[in-house]
Amino acid sequence: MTLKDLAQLLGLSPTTVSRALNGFPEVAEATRRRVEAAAAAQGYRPNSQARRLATGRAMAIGHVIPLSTQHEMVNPVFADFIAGASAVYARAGYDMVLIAVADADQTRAYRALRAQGNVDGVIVHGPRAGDPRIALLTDLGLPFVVHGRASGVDLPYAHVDVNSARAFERATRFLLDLGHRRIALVNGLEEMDFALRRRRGYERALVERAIVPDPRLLISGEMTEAQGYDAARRLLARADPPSAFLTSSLLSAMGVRRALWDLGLEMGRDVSILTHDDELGYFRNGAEEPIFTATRASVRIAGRRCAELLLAQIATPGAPPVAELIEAVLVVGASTGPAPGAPP
Amino acid sequence: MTLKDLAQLLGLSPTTVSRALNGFPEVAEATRRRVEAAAAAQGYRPNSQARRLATGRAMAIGHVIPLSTQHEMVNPVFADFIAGASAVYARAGYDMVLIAVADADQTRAYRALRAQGNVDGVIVHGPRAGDPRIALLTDLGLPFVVHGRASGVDLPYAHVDVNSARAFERATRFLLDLGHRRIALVNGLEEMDFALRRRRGYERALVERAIVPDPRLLISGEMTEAQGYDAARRLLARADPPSAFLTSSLLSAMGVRRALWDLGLEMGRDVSILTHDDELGYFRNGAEEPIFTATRASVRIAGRRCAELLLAQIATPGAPPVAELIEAVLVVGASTGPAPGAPP
DNA sequence: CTGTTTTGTCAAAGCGCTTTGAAACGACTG
DNA sequence: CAGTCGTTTCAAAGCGCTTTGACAAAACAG
Repeated sequence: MTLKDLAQLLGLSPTTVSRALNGFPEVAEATRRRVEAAAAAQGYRPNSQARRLATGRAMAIGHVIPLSTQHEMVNPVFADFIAGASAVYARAGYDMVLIAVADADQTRAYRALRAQGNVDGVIVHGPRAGDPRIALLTDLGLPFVVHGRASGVDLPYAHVDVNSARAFERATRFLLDLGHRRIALVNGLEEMDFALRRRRGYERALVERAIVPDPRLLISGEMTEAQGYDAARRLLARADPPSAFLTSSLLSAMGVRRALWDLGLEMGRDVSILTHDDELGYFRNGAEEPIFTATRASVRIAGRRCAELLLAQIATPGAPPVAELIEAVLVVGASTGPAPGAPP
Repeated sequence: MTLKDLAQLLGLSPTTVSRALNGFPEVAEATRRRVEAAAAAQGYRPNSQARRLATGRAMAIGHVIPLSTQHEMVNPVFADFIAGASAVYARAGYDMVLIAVADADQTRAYRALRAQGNVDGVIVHGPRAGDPRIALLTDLGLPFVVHGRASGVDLPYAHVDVNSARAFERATRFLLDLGHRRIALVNGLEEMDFALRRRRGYERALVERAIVPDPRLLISGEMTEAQGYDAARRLLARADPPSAFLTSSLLSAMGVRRALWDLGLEMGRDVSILTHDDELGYFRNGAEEPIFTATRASVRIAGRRCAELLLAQIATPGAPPVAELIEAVLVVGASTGPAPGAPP
């Protein structure tokens, strides 16, 4: 069933049918109703390829997910981000196209996307410091929104990010206030911009209290349960072990917790844990009451906002890029307590 | 830069340029080289919408991910599945389109996909017993591959699944051989077909040894850390607690492990845990040596096979549907041991 | 009742590509 | 050297839609 068929069936021209279905004003109300009824009855759906070619709009948003060859892993927050974004796209009639690209091919991939015109815009995932993709996309004139930020990029660009530095600064202060002086940071890969920011926030809070950050308390790596476990085992075996751990993900926090158990230490009493929590749907930090004290910010909401910003940008090409910073909430759970031996 | 532009530039007709670039034989080798060089120099990329309209092929695969409104969560295995599938699509020049659809709209969504023609085929995720989508898609004539199976569907349909029943049967036998008699099953939501199959395998192994499955040892729910924890706390508080837990996911297993710690029980000695492991990239079961004894089958590989089967099906429309069963491997870790008090 | 506007409809062009059918050109055959 | 054939190229049609510009028909004004 094509537009032409439907038009013929109704004794109308394709023009009128098209206009009727697309809500143009210059079509008689009676005709519109007749057309709509026939379309529904016939189960008519405009062919999207044809429509796209005719309008010049792809009605699709690309998500380019970087696949590092070394650690070829799809970020686990991705699923939740997607869930947030897809609802927005669905409502606006956009498709969501996933494009997994090896790190080395990024530039080529974006150029191809632009030239082939199969997306109207892209979401940039996993930005790094000075990420070249921002300049590239700006140059290509392909609308984009970055999930996160890229330090050292001067150009203005649209992005949605959690205020990581602030969150980790507050988290560190919270631990300092509890009397902790040796606080370990179990961070993500510091190639990633968010990890850098988190570190900066952590260091800022320490310096503010005249504590020199100890590089031996800094761990950086893939945020897994094993990472947290290994880090904690290693650091707690030292002569001057940390009394608190600040971790970048719930998984890492769980790893630290396991290490504490192995060592017969009690979480929240002997050693404190404070983690960042992305509020992943399948991985909650306790139901009512949080298990871990955490800085909390929903990745799903970030996904939604990214999508909304991108669609707005596509709708209004001239507008200046919008940036949005999400403040994390510090929720107190059972994993933190006063540093052992600290004055009350 | 359009095909016409490029043709004009070369003093050739669009026809010839098109054929040269698409590898048709009736073009002189010298001309082809000339065209290819010019295309590369100009950075020419055929507009995908136009190509799609002309060829009638969408060059895209749809992944419809069901979003239950109650527990609106994207399955965490999804990210890994995608990673496996996307590599296949990329190599074949296909796009991957994600379509998140509320449960209620499934039928409408598939019909729309078909009528709009924006995908050449779909992967069906999260099949349930007697899943109506299989009949619907067969009826629509839209090529599809199911990730998993749907009990009670008679039609032949292409699918890739782990032999869950067999895996859980073997896992249960393994525990029985260690002397365990009360074995709890912490399963996924039993609306899902794979959960049903796992249960069947578990029950089969018990019955085989003349043990009547105790319904009080059956837990079914969202596979989270909290689920495992809650289930274990509840069951271990009983007068007749289980001596072993069989869980459907590493997350649940971790929850059970936490409960053991809370109760001062040692994993692998006082209580055993055996879990299924999807080998998610960001969530490994130990680096060299597995932490948990597990039935292991990679979701990523399932994703890859699904994609390959679907592309093959699209390439050869007449062919009968292919099914593929992946056998899980039973890897022995530190989480299992002889049942306490059992004869050696 | 004529002239002007508004309203509703349509034919035709165009989006950028593929593909069909025909034509031009040498090369080969008898 | 005419006739045939294989090779290479092209003009034109078509994919299914949107959109421009024109045109009747109806509504209004003078």
